[in-house]
Amino acid sequence: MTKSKRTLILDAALALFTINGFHGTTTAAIAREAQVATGTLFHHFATKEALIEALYLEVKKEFAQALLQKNDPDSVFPLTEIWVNGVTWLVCQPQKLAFILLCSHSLYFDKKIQLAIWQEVLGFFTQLLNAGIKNGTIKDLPIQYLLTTCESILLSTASYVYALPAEDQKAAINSSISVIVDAISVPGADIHLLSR
Amino acid sequence: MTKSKRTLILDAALALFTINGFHGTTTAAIAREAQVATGTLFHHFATKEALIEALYLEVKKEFAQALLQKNDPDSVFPLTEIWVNGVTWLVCQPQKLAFILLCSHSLYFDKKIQLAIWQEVLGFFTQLLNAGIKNGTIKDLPIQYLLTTCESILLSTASYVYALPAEDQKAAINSSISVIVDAISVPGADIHLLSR
DNA sequence: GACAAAACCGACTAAGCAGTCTATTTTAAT
DNA sequence: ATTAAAATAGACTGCTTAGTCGGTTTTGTC
Repeated sequence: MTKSKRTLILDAALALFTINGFHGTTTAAIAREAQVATGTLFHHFATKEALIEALYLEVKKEFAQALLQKNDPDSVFPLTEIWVNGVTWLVCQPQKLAFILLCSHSLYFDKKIQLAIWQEVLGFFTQLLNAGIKNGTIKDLPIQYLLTTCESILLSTASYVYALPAEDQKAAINSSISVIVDAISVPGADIHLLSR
Repeated sequence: MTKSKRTLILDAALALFTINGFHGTTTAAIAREAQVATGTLFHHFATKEALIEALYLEVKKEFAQALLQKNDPDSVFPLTEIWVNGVTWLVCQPQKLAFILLCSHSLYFDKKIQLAIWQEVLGFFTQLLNAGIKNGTIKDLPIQYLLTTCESILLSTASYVYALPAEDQKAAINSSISVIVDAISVPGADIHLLSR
C-alpha cells in the first residue's frame, strides 16, 4: 500500500515547518513538496491552521507512545527508562524534535488542544512523581514545576545529543540521566525506590 | 526628556510580538500601537526583520547586564547569585521573558547575531563552570551541555515562577536553586567552593 | 533667520498568500 | 454497468501586508 496523499502532505509540512517555521512555509510550498495540488491540501485540511493542529496532534501522540513504551517487560517504568525512551526517540526523529520545539513557544495555538494520550502520559508521570515525593526520593516541589523542569531538560538534552557525532550519543544520553535525576530527586535518597 | 519614537516603536513591537508572535504582528499594527506613521517605522528600521533583530539585541543586552549585576560588592559572583539575578529579572520583565522564549526556537534568525556582551556572559559563566569542574564541585560534562541545561532550566523556572501569585514567588525562586545546583554539581561536593 | 539635514507622515503599491471554484478522475457499492 | 461520493487538480481571486514615495514638519547650526 502506497502512502496516502494526506500522509504525504503531513510529511511535507513537517519537513518545511522545521526548516522555515510556520510563517515561512506557504500552503503552496507544502503542496508542491508533497507533489499534490493545493486543492487537495485544502480538501484534507480546512485551513492551514487545521493542518498544523493535525500535525501537532500526530507528533505529540507518537511522542507520548514512545515515552510509555515498555522495553523491558519486567520493568515498572522507572523514571530513567522513560527518560532514555524520550531522549532516544527525539534524537532519532530530529524533525519531530524540531517541530515540538517550534510549537513549544509559537503562540500559534491560542486554544488548548485536547490530547487524551498526552493526558495519560502526564497522569502517569504525575503519579510517579507523587509516589516519589511520598517515599522521600523526589524533592517536595510543586508537581507542575517538576513536570515543566523535566520537559525542558528533556528537550534541551535531546537537542544537544542530536548535534553530537553518532558514536558519542549513547554515552551522552547516559550522562544526562544524572542531570535529571539529581535535579529533581532528594540528594542521597535511594534512587531505586522510584522503580516501584 | 520624552521617549524617542524609536523607543516607542520597540516598546510597541515587544508588546505585540509577545501577544501575537512575529507573524501575527503587522508593521502597521506596531506603528499604530506606537502612535507613529508606518513611514516613521521604516525610517528607523529598514525592514521588519531589522526591527526584530534590533529588539532582540536590546533585550538580550539588558538580560546579560542583569545577570552580571553585582548586588553584594563583596560577592565574587557565585553561581547562585547569577541564578537568582536571572530568574528575578525575567519574572519582573515578563514581556521580555516571553520574547526571549519566542526567539529561542523561532527560526526567524537565520544567521547568528553577534552580541559582544552576551559573549561576555557566556565566557564568564564558562570560566566559572570550568573552575568548578577542576575543583570537583561541578560534574565533568561538556561545557556546552552544562550551558544549555542552565539556560533551559532558567527559562522554564522563570516561566513557572511568573505564573505564581506574587507572595509565593520569592520562595519558589529559592526552591529552584536546589534544582539547578543539584543538576550540574557533584553530589556531596562543597557548594561553597564555587564562590572562588 | 536662513538653510540643510533628519525625522515624520500616511496614502499608495506590488507581491505574496490562504483559500475557492469548477472541472476531472478515482473509488466503491449495488 | 451505473451511479454517487470522495479525491484530485490547478487556475484564479480577493485580501493582507511589507515596504515606498513625495511632501511636510522639526531640529540644529552658522
